[in-house]
Amino acid sequence: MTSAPGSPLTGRARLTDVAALAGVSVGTASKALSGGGRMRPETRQRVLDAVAALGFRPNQQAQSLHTGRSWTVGLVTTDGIGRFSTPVLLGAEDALGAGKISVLMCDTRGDAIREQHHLRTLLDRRVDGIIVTGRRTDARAPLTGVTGLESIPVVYALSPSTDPADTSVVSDDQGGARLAMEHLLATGRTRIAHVTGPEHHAAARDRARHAVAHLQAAPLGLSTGRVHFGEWSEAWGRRAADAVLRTAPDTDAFFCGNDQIARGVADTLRERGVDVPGDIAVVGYDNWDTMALASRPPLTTIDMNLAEIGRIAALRLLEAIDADATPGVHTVPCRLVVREST
Amino acid sequence: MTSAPGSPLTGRARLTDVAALAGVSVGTASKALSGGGRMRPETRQRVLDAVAALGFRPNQQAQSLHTGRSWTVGLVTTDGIGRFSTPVLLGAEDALGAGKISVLMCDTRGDAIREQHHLRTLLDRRVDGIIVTGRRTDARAPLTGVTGLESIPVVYALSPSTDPADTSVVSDDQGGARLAMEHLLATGRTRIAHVTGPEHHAAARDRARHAVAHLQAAPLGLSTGRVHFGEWSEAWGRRAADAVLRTAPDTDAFFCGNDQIARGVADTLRERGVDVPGDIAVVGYDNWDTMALASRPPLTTIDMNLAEIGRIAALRLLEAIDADATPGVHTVPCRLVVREST
DNA sequence: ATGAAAGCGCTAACAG
DNA sequence: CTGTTAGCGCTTTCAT
Repeated sequence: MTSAPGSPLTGRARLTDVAALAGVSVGTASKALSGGGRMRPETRQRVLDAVAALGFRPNQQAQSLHTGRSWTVGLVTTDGIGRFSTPVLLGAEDALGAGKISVLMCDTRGDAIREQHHLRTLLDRRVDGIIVTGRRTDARAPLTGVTGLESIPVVYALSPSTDPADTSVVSDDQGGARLAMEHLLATGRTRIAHVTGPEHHAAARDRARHAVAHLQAAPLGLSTGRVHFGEWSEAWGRRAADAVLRTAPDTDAFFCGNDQIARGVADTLRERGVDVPGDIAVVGYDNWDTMALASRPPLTTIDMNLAEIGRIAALRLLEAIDADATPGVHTVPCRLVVREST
Repeated sequence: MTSAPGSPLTGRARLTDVAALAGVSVGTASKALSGGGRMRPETRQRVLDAVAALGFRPNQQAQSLHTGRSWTVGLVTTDGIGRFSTPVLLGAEDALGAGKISVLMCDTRGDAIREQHHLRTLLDRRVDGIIVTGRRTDARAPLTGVTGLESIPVVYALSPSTDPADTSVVSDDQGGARLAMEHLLATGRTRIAHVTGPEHHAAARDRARHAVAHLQAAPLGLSTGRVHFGEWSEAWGRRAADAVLRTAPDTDAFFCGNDQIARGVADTLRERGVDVPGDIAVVGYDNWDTMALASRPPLTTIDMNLAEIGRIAALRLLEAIDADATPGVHTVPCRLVVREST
């Protein structure tokens, strides 16, 4: 018996097999598949029939070797895959998948050595581009230290690059703070306190700065006269709420740096018998559903549209791959999600 | 001037360039790199020097085309990447990365069409194997519907395959329930209530069944005489705690199906002035830090070692790729994390 | 010990 | 319109 079609290596049909079955040469079979070039319709049909009969699918590696495009991008997460990077990652994967591009996942766990290692692997695999994302909004140093990096496009998502010549896609912290403040002011609050995370986090600093700036335009000031920096935790929210009520008992709203803090604040208020939102309104940040929805009452909060950040980063990367890069920092607007805490 | 080394396609040095610089043929250069075969040490050194000088790195695609191995595996998540799949994914990525294997991420969003599409892409890329993971512990139908799948190994992580001939790596729900019960019994509790998620979730059913079985061996029964199935939410935990205290006021411990429920229970107890763990102990499940630590008091809970599940799935896959598969369901033990709620 | 040559599966330029 | 040919970058016999 003659040997069955199928490579000795993969067991799958090759273009040679298709060509043989269709009674044409590989060259013709190839052209029939790539769609271009003129050829007799019935010949093309014979090839397509053979393809169907054999369940042929082109070997991506062979194609790439020839065309120089791997249809693959690297997704490098700098400090673990968590609550923030996951939606970004999914948004990116979604946008790329539509473009027939696959995603190589690399988690560096915040380790420089690991990062170098992963970058080298990605370049060895001839990825068409790289998306870098981290959990913080603080700017990070651009990728370096691996030869070949210069020749492929890189887009930074969520954590922008410190180099303005790079392409970064970030959340609009200013807009987020503004949405929160406008909402509180619109619902008649004027004695607003701000409780947030550590001052050394850009997210905390930026949101605070913009919140204050927006108040001053009213013109108003923070009810306690200052920003309460602390931790991104419920425990800090609880403690801070106590402190705020002691300092400024007439506070009528809390704008919190994240949903955990907001939930802590809400808990303290409830336990003190303060009605939320009747007496005091609470606004969080992140729209982390498990937090925002489990809170009593459920939290009004700011959604950073993380998936959209990932999606846009992917689109920018595709642009940079196919045409030209659009350097600079691209900002994705936030969304106010109103629930029962305001 | 002569043309600089580097392919017109990638701009990176090729083995040809290395060979030229070292004054040897490509064949020799290749052998020098693959390490094997005898050859004059100084020749090998000349090649290595050239490699260093040019910053040469082999083109992975070309290598794969020849060897038939892509050094790539597909990681298919069936219903979003979330709290459960992330650690599994990281554990797998870690184990695979050590073996010079990269991970292609595919999220199907629970959509069969998307799954088919992703599987086809993975096969086109000649992945060496596939890991399938989902957020539920319920068994899932094995991958099908794509030709070529038969020829590569697949390992199911967290959500086992319904086909016992497949290789699955799952959490030891029985052991988890046992750990919780033993701990409660050891600390002198005898009137234990069980509040958990929806009965149509295997995780809820299994943990409940094993908890009851373990109690019966004591011999004891549940304080309320039945399992309280509901939702995986804090709100359900709060409601259920009320119901339990009404039915069986002498209950001295709650074993909860997850940390959210446990936190809800703890909240209700605290608000009713019940001392935890003085009067009633609470044990959760999942060791979801943001929940378990934010709870008052912090929760004693069961950790499923998800990263370990991912790691083992990866190791099993590597085995199946390099040698033979070890079909069947592999169980990863849980870990009791004691905190202040018991 | 080294080089020449064939080929992995596919594409693209060029003949016929 | 179709077949032949020459690679993509690398590995691996097989001569030398």
